[in-house]
This record gives sequence, structure tokens and C-alpha cells, in this order.
Amino acid sequence: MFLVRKLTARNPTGNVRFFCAPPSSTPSPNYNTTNNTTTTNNKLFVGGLSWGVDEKSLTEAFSSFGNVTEVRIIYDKDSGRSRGFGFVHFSTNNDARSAKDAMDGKAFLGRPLRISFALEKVRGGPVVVPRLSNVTDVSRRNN
DNA sequence: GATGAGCGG
Repeated sequence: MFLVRKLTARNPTGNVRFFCAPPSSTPSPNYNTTNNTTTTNNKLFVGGLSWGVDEKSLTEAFSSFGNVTEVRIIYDKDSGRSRGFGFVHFSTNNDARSAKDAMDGKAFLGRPLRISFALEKVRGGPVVVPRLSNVTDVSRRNN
């Protein structure tokens, strides 16, 4: 006598089904999931500048696409010349995005512009220091 | 006197 035991454990559809993690969208409001670039800020990083570009020329170049609140070109602290990149602040991120979409890759004073949304780096910004003394405070709060 | 991807005066 043979006890043939069917060990084929499969669902009614006949296909072995693997349960993976559901594709959850990354809930990060500060980052765009399509390109992993920040779109919430209205600060633009403008790179690829020519060596002789100053702030007023950039202001006149970007004021046509929105309200430019601040333009800052990073100069070298020693030689005083331009380091080839700067930052353009707009009043709203819609203007910043339209200006980036209009001026990115465009040539300006002989060099093509490399525009992208600026990082959250602010001089003297909110540097989060991990205070480990809070851990002891939490443990001591339990009395 | 120069340089050419990047993220700040």
C-alpha cells in the first residue's frame, strides 16, 4: 500500500503566492519622491556660473520668472573671486520652480547654468545636537 | 595669470 500524499500546497489559483511588503510611498513632505529633490523650499542653487557673474546680473536674469527676494553669489574668501555658484531666493517655490525650469541648462555669460533646489543648509542653522542628558532625565522622571 | 563639480559671504 502506498500512501501518496499530495504535498502541493498551493492556492486555488495554482500559483505560489509570496507576501512582500506593500509598496508604501515614502511620507516625506520635504522631498519629492520622483526625483528625490527638495521642492518645498524656494531657494535655488545656481551652479555653473561664469567667473565674472555678480549678484545684480543674476538678479536681472532671474527676476523675470518671479519675485527674487535674495541673490547671493559665493565668492572666495581669499582671492575674492567668484566660486562659480550662488543662491537665488524666491518669494514662493512656484516661482523658484518656474525659474529653474526656464533657466536650468541655459547658457549664461558663456557657461551653462546648473540650477537645482538648494539644500536646507543655513549658515548658523538649526544643528540638532543629540543631548544624551535627556535619556537620564526620562529614566529619572519615572519615580 | 589657473580651475568647472558642487550646496553659502
